[in-house]
Amino acid sequence: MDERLGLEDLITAIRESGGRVTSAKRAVAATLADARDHLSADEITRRVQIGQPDVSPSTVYRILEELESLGVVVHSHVGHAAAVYHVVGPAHGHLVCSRCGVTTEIAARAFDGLSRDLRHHYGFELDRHHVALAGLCRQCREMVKDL
Amino acid sequence: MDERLGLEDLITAIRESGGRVTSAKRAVAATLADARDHLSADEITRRVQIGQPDVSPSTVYRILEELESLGVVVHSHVGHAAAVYHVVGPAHGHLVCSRCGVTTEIAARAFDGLSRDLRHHYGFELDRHHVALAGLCRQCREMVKDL
DNA sequence: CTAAGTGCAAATAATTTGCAACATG
DNA sequence: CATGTTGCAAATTATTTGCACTTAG
Repeated sequence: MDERLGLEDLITAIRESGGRVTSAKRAVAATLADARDHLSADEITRRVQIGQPDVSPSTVYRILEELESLGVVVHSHVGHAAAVYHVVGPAHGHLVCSRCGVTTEIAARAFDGLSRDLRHHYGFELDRHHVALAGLCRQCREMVKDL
Repeated sequence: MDERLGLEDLITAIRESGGRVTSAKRAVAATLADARDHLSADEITRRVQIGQPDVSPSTVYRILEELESLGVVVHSHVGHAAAVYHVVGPAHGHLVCSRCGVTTEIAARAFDGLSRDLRHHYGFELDRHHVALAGLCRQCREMVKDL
């Protein structure tokens, strides 16, 4: 059900845009493709360095920037913490709990109604790859209720 | 129609939480209350310093943190830029155009359906003060269509 | 009075950049 | 082999913190 772009899709995107496929790019792409959660640049660097200790943070940043500009990776912020990156999947959104920080990915379908309303009332075409909503997850909601 | 909290509401919030009302806090609160757009900590500092040159950036950060913890101010990130702060208003959302950067504020009502769905399907309580959606505004949509 | 708040300077943390060496297509 | 990429170190930017001093309640 979680059908995001895979390693090969990322590599293909790089190649098609005329970029060169290097081992550092392959490692960053593989790390992103394998991750089930959202990773900070620092976490990505650490994971990449397990296999290739010499890949530097700046290279990772540059690669992330390239992947974002290709539209296959996006980043977002939670609170004041470092940016977190992840591969785009089929149209989807994120529910980020303001209390515990957990992110839940939800299906595009959830935005069908909203998307139609926005287009109709504001002429705004919602970008379904970037929807991130803040609020309280079920568990935190109940804990807060108890206070 | 833009009925956000005013200066007095912010001051009252500080006082009720047991905090002391200092001139620096008053200046930051006034700056936020007056602003019609979203301001970075740096912009806020600069504006505050017009009247009180000795207020330091660190003080501004501390005050912003206090106001956020009181729930009367929120911050968000656009891209990799510095955080921007603003006073909370009636439940509302922002439509940010990814192409021209223009932000349109929209009414809470637009999220009624979505909010109900999320609560029902995911047990997620949407925070209506933080909704920010990316996409293409009407004008950019048409320009892109022409390409 | 007395703790909360502040200014300043120094410390962190995240990200960016310059440049010479390197490797892909 | 021409040029996109990289590693490294140094530069920037945003934000935080330690501490002695000030001030609101």
